[in-house]
Amino acid sequence: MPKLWTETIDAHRAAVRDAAMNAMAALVAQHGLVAVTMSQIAERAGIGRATLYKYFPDAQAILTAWHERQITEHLDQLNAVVDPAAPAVVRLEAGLRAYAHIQHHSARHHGGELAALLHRSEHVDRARQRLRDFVEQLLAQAVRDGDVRDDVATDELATYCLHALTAAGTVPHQEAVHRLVGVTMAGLTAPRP
Amino acid sequence: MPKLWTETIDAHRAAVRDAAMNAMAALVAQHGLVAVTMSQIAERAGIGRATLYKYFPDAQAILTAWHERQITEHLDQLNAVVDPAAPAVVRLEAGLRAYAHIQHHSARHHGGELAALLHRSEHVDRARQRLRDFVEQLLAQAVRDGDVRDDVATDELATYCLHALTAAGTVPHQEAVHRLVGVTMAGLTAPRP
DNA sequence: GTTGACGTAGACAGATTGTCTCGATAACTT
DNA sequence: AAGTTATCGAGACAATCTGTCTACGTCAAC
Repeated sequence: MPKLWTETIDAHRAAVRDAAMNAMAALVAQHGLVAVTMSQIAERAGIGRATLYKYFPDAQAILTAWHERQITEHLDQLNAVVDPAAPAVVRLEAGLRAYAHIQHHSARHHGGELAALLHRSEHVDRARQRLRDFVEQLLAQAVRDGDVRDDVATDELATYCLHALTAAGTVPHQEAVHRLVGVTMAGLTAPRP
Repeated sequence: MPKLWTETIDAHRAAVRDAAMNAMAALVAQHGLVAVTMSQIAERAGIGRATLYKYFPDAQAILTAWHERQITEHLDQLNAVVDPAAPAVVRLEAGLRAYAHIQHHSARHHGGELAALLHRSEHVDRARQRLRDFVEQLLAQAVRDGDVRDDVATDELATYCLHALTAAGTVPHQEAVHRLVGVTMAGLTAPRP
């Protein structure tokens, strides 16, 4: 008797995948990355080992899937927060602020190693590229409005923002997150002559 | 017959530790974090498994030691680059530039996951705290000279700098690293009224 | 009701883990 | 040079993990 079932096969498969990824994140937060085994993940997820192998070939694949899922959720949250009718620089600030809060929450929820890995090199990561594109679009609009510097390419500015705001994971409280967003945006303003 | 020997026991122990940490870094870059075993590390390091267990209790401990060693080397490089006789803001920029170059190099040398982990949450990491203190001292001096904003605490600014400059790991060439340092320092200037 | 997919305990061979032994080797001390 | 101390590491050991497979009960889709 399988331990995880929902009403449709597709929903069931998604639930099993989520259970495996959540188990992975919990075990990594608890034991660190190099001590996690497929046996532990299956047990923590409440599924059989053979079932886990049907969904993921190995633990590294689960980590990759977890990473992409987190980034996709973050992107959804950013989209929800940005008011399309607002001026570009307001949208930019709202987006960056939301991202900083996500970083702040992630570091506490998942522990340092996973939070760091959420931010890894993205030439292997399509979800992270979408996140960067999202921020780059906000920046491009704010550049057109003259609110953001135009002497540096927007893709570089987007990378700068995303990296700078991961600092939100290590600051102790919300006020510091707000200040961090301010400092990050200060980097985006046009340089004085 | 041991495979690794140097002239003194202390030097030998250091060599064995380095060999194990280097093997760890190489295997992680090659296979990802969750697929690395103590057997592989020992083989790659050229030492026996029992010997490896004499130096490190598990793979996670090797990763932690590697991380601390890298940060210590980075701090040494930063100290070498900063001219104590120069003005504070010049020292600050030199330090930040050097750190950006280190990030740029690290990401290429070690691969994304290890580079990301070099930057993880530091409430478990003494070496990283020393790095932050170093940058914070440079900032404090520049604040006194009026070259850096004083409305945000220097420890927060230091955290911002270190995180922002990890973006250097993902930009394609040196010119972008230079611009990134400029954008990061723009965030440090006093806000316009 | 039928079909196909899913889950899973257990089996299997191979690999890894963590600890231990003990002989060979090397550094240190005298 | 000789004696002492420390290190190395292959192999052994029991336990665990890996990756694949089987067979059968269960469940969703049709």
